Amino acid sequence: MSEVIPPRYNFSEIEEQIYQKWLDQGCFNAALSPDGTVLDEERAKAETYTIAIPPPNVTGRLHMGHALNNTIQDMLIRYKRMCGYDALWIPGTDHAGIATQTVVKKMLDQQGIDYREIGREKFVEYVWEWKEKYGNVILDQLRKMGCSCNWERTRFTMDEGLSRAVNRSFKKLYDEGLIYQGTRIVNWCPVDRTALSDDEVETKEGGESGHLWHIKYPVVGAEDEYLIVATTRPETLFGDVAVAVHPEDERYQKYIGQKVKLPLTDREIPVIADDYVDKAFGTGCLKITPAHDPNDFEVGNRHNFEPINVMNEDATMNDEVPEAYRGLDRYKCRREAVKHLKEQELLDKEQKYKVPLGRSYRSKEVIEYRLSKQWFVKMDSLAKMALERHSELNIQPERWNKVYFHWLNNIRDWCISRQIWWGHRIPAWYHKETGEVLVSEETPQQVLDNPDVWRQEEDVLDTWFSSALWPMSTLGWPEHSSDFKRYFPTTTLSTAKDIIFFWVARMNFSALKFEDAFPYKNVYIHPTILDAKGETMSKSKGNGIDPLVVIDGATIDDLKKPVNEARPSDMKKRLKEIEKNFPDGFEAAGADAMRYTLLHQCSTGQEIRLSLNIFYDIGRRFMTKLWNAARFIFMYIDQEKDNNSPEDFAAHLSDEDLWMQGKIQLATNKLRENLDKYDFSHLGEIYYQLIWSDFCDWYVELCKARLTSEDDVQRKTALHSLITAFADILRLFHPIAPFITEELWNKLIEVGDKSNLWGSKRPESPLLVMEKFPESQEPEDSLQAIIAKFNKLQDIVTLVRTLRADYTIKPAQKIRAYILAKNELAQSLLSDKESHRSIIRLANLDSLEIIENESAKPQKTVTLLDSSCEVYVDIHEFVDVDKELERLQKEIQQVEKYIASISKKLDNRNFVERAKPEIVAAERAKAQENQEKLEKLKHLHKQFANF
RNA sequence: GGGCGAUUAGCUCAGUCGGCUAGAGCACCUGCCUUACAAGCAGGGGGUCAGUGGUUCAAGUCCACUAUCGCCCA
Repeated sequence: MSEVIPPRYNFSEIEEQIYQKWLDQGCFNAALSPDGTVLDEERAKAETYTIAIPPPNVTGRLHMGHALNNTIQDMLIRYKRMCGYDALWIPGTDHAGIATQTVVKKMLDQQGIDYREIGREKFVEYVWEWKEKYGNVILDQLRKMGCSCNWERTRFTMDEGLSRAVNRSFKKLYDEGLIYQGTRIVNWCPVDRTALSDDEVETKEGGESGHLWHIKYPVVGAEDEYLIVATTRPETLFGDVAVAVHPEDERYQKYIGQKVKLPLTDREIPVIADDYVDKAFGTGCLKITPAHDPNDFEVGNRHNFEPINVMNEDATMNDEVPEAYRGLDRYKCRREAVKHLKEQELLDKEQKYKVPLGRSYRSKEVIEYRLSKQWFVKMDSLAKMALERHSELNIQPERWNKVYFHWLNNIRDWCISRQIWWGHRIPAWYHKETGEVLVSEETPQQVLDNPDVWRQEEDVLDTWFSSALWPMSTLGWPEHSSDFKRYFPTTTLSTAKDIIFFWVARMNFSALKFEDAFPYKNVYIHPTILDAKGETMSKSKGNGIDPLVVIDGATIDDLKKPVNEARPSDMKKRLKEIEKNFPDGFEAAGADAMRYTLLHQCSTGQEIRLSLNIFYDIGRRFMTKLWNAARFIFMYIDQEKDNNSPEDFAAHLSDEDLWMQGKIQLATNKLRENLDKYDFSHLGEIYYQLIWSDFCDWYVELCKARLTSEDDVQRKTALHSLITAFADILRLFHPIAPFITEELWNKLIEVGDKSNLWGSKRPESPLLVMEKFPESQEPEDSLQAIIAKFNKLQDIVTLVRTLRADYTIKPAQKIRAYILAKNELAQSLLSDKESHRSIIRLANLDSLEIIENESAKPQKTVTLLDSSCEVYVDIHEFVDVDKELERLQKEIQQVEKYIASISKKLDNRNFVERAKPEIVAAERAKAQENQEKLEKLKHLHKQFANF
């Protein structure tokens, strides 16, 4: 057999070459270059379709969530590009302040460099160096996935232009009073020694294991009288300024206004009344520690207490606490304090308790509440604006609107200052003596004139402050550049649900505020990727699936690595599972297989459960199938030496050719419809049905007869129809599986040209990536009729196949059949020579004789009933009378049951009167048809019984 | 405590406006190395649609309650 393409799809060799070809030919470029030069005249006149990529962390490595999200974006971009849009996908990365600072700090640690010693300027230099060296890993991984980003437009949130955008935004918001400074209790990460916004704090459902300590506060001037305070944080008692009780709590009325002695110290503090106190919690006495709890801070303010901060930035105890505790870590201090309380018999009791704890989403360290001066964005008016204009934004799936609303309606001010070095330094300057504050986009003249008396704010901005401007700043904002004018607002944002608040909401009001428009028209929220057990994938659990493993394959040791590193409690079991499931490692599946698998699993639900083997079961199998179908077609085309083809293939197309065209048309309509409404849950199925079932299982099988035909026109027409249908399939499938389709496209054009089989349907573009996506179109009536006829053909074939299987008749055993048409559809099907021949071929029959009435068939046949025909199969040498009786009896019971259910409806007067007439008519027809069928079955049963 | 969502075959999921005997893929069972593909082909079995009640001629679908699970916010 001649081989145009190898029997196995070797994607690892091919993918890189193809990607390079796309790059060389500038396929991913928008119609305009960033400087405004027109690169593509035609597209420059077309509508734009723009996506700004959710910028991954510059420290990041590709994970499955990225893989899914970028598969979706690439699919959309490629689809729209093929539809003729001026498609632009802007890539880039995010400077990820805390995360990057941590990575570089660790690297310096390993080199024995203390980042605090080298100072801010030098440290930031190191970060930049690190970024240049390692910061593009994730973008390279996107290329590996096939992402068709416009790489010349790659942006980084710390780029000069994007930094200018940040300063412009800060200045504008400050001037309008929407940014302010305030001394507040903020979430403080003792590891990274910075404030965090409320959204950056994670809490575990149900709290974490801890204790509730009941501490005795002796009442001053009263022997043996105590107020017992329940607390989860004894170490903060040094910052207590009062003990509060509920004003209506009868137990404590007499103590209000008195003083208690603060344990472990010499201080005395008052007992106050405040209705914030929950009488039912603990003892009903609450210690008030304004510097270490946001609620206590409020209480303290109401009663004019000066907060006492007892901790340093790293959550060690400061000099406000008794000497014995100074410098201790908060937990060490807690243990010491409890020990001493016990010794002094001031501990009433200690009970186990689930403590609600906040942790930094970056360091995972328990958050400390810390009183400090920070910068905030005032949110209420911005949120209101976003809510008012919400009808201009399309969020899909729709239910996420509710989540988004809920957040906007309960919004709190956003703490934007961070006490780290890597990030956009806040453009504010303080006068060292007067305390005057200057906010300016550039260093102000006063500062330049008198640098010694001014100092710039040390803090940097929350990374999300720059991300909030991303869809604008990547297009040149604050300048109204040619890019900005043409591509803003962008079209679509695809992202994960967990950053709806962090990011989506903030982008929305930024763009509304500055440009009076949402930054995109559509927001698609993709499902969350989970492991097979339904748990989120994470490094610490070692249960992640690395997209690169799926694409490139992995040895068994590679597969074990994440588990070995994470050391989960069930580590042994997990390693055994890997050994059992992947004894030889995981064979590479390629980027297309990964993309198709992800998309296939992309339901409308909120989550996708993945295991490594489904990339093989779904994606890899499908690519292999497609490859083999191509191989088959190419093989026959390649054998076609004679290149004198009919001028007009269309005149010679058979019904099956037209049927295939019809199926492609219907699939095109469905695909376009679903893609356009951002419903991706059915795409996998539509492709599977079209390519595997319709094309491979039915159409290719049918074509085989003509491919070996001596009749040149028939043979060539079949080949022509096969390659044009396959070309459409490649066009339709390209957005999901760009590499394999591009590779096959190239070969397809080559063989099609050589054998002159294209007719008027030769593809326009030598590269599939730039080819036109098939158009939506309703099939004409004549085509609908052919599809109906073909459905009937499939029914008949399946009937015979089922019988063959029931009687385990070997494929080599040819059988004769007789067929009686009962209606026009069957009549038209059988009168068609080709269809007749097709049934014989697909059902593996010796002959199929058309008869006018039942008496024309041999005596001993098995009868198969269909709504429009009767098939008599002559298998007398195999017939088992008992078995046949059983088969018929089973069918009789089924039909009887069905008739009963219909009768029940029809006997119900309400149904007949109230249901829509067409529904009633349909039920009547079904009843009639099945009644006839039943009689026939009974008749057959009787016949067999008499055998 | 407040909010969002889910529950359909062994598993993962479809099921539109309420109207065919509730579908698909995987897994399973049976037969087949049929000249593209055994990583394949053909066929088959398998479901009290979480439960209860309601609306309706008709409920997997709409409403209410209950149970279980997941996520988000405090």
